[in-house]
Amino acid sequence: MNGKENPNPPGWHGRFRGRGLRFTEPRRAILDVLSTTTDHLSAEDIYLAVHGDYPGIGLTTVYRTLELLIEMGLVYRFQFGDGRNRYELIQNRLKPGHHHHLVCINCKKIIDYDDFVDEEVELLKKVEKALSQKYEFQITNHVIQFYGICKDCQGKV
Amino acid sequence: MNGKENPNPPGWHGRFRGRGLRFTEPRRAILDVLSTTTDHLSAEDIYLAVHGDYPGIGLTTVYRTLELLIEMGLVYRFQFGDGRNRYELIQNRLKPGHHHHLVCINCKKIIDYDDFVDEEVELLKKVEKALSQKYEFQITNHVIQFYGICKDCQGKV
DNA sequence: ATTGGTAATGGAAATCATTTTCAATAAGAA
DNA sequence: TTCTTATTGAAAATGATTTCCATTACCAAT
Repeated sequence: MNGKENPNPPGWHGRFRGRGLRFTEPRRAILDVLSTTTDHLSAEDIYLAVHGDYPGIGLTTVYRTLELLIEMGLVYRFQFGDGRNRYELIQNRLKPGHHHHLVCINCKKIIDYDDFVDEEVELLKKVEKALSQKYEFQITNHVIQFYGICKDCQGKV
Repeated sequence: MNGKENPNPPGWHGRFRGRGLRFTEPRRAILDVLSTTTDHLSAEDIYLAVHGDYPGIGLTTVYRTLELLIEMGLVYRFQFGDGRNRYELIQNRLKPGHHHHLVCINCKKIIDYDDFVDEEVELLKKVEKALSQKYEFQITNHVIQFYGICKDCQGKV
């Protein structure tokens, strides 16, 4: 170690300090988990993942931190219909950039895809524009998901 | 009354009998509520709506019936991020046909829109086809939602 | 009509995810 | 060092949904 702080991807430390917040160990640990997985983790998943190295970090802190990360614009929260929220780091080197999801209604597996996302987003932008005018609605986000049966579950159902 | 049964929209009675199921009063009442609202009701909403005329119908029955209606392909279940499931009759004379949703993240209001849905669906079909080949994924359904701030909430936030 | 078998139901209890409460701790500023 | 505020974890509370279980309703075959 050399005095310089761990070069975390997009200067997390600074983003916290900029808001008068502290970049604590639990927060770093949670961000580390999120940035080193391609899965769509639930709060409990994250709690368990972090628990190995930091048994002291409580589930409450995980929930609170996720809430904060969403507010900071670092994390997306998704619902895929299994009754729990799932979280994804917006900037994750292991994942495609802006992507959408395929959700298996049988095994609950989630596939990220970015094929055609450009086209989808292009159309969405156009629709967004028209809708925001017609309904005077200020759109900030969108969700596109496909539900169905994944490869492994076909035939089994 | 004349012996003929109440002409419920798409012969509900028959759809139940066809599966060896009974078209009971709770089921009819729940379908009536769903078919006479443009709202996106939660199980409890439905329970309360039904409760006026049928105080005997329990919340458990509402949940069970909704599950059944989904399985029968009469109802869609949605999640709009407020922590509870919401239900919509697929064929509702008071609503546009296939539509998507605008969700206000402030007041939770939901707007059905069908503008551009044709275009959206057309693109989705194309994407679906490609994705189902690439990922060997059998797509059965999709979700498109826009999140943002509705007219009434603008300025208030 | 009576009987038998299964579908359907309601209420209470259980479950599961998430939030709230609260007292203790840690960190940065003065 | 001291003060103030951010952060935290554990336990309790909450809220939605599910499970259990004993009762009731309905249909089919006598």
